[in-house]
Amino acid sequence: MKPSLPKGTRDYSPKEVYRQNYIFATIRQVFEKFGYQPIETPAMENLETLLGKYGDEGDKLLFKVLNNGDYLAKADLEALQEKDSNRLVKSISKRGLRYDLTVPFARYVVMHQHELSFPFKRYQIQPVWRADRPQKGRYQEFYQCDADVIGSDSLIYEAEYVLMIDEVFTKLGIDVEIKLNHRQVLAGIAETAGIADKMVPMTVAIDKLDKIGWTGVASELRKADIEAASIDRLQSLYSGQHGLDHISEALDQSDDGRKGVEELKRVFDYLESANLKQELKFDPTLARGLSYYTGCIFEVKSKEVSIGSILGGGRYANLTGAFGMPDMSGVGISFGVARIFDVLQELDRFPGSVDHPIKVLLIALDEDCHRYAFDLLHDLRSQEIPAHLYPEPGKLKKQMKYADATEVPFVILIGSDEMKRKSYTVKHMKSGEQWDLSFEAIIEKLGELR
RNA sequence: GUGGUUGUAGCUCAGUUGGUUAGAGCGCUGGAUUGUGGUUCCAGAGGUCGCGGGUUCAAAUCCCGUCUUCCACCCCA
Repeated sequence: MKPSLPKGTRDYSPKEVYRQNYIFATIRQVFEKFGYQPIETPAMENLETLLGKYGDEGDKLLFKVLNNGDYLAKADLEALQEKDSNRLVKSISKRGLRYDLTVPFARYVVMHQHELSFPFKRYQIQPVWRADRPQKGRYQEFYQCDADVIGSDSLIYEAEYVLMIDEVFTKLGIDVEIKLNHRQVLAGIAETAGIADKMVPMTVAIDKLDKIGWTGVASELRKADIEAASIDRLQSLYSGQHGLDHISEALDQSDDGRKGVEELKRVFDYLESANLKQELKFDPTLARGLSYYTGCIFEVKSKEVSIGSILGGGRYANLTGAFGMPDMSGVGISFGVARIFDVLQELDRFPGSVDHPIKVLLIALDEDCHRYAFDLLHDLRSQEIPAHLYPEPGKLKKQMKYADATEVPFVILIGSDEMKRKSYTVKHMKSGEQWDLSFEAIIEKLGELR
């Protein structure tokens, strides 16, 4: 059998795992500093938990898990006959793989509400699965790092998320643009343009503005049965400056619009003295897809690598409503680790120190030295120095080649002479420098160099 | 899900209008060099040509199907 991987998935070799862990650690550190606590939820959820939460498009992208046992015995044969896949699925699959971390979190909050104190701030770092067609930066399995707070509608959290985003990407050394918008600003725009009932197709079209320009957007809008007068009004709203003040004036007649603008102004006000390192921008064309966002929405894009958004998020007024717990406002963000990984990889911006935790390789020249080196190995490890010994003595060239190939920073050579003198030849592979050092001196040397 | 694209050695890729035994570079193994890797030289190993079917005297090459890759759309991290 020829080994292969399901499409849209990938293996992580040691180097990639170290690098991914570095991203996790950076994000986790910031999450914890801001007072978020970790939870984990199962890879599988009941299908009814997931269905209907992500819109029709989302439902199509859910991985369904086939029921165990003789699933055909209980299958809806009528649906099978009529080739009605949706109806058939219900009879042969009751579970699915999680599509994101937000909906499982909502389910978690409702189930654990009596043991939680609100507002509850949690973070979660786990893989999610989407049956999407793969492309660059688009996988069927990928990790998300989510932070959400539920049980408060305070806008300090929106501001806090901007600070967290700013800190994480600055620490990772990625130049990004943090885009901020508000669902009610979009509603206000739709209302002002006289198409309050067509807000969703409007936002879908407007979202593509920088990609397809006004002619493209206008033709999309026409396809959505939006009248020419409304399209003209939208165009004048979006022409010229996109500043918050400009929009604020334009939406003066809309309750939604005023509310959205006011909230955004509050968030910017909280951030006034924050001294952000990354670019933060109000972007009235931003329209995050997920149907449950109701307030502020976030998106982050790399300024240097074109790979789609590397973070998304927003506020949802009633996420737990579907699980019978109404009026719980939540807001959260989600880092797309696979894409962040690809950005760092492309820019070659992983710090060298994340790659090589095995610090030293012992090389012995004959059987006696090899036996001796095994004890020395133990001494090094007891000093918390990650070390390993080439499995057999002999051929120096072969062992050195192994050291080179595995990118181990240091090599210690042990021959009969070294063994007698209890002083060893230590070589720094990168520079080629070598020294004759006692055990104590080695510990010191390995500490100061890498 | 729609349209396109890609697949030949471990990696990157050649391979003519269909025609003997499918090539190169890098890497790998051994040697030159029995206490020194990344340089050089020599030798060697390594291939169901993605998979399945069809056309043909003959298929890596043409046709169909399928899987995979990447791209555009849809949507998204």
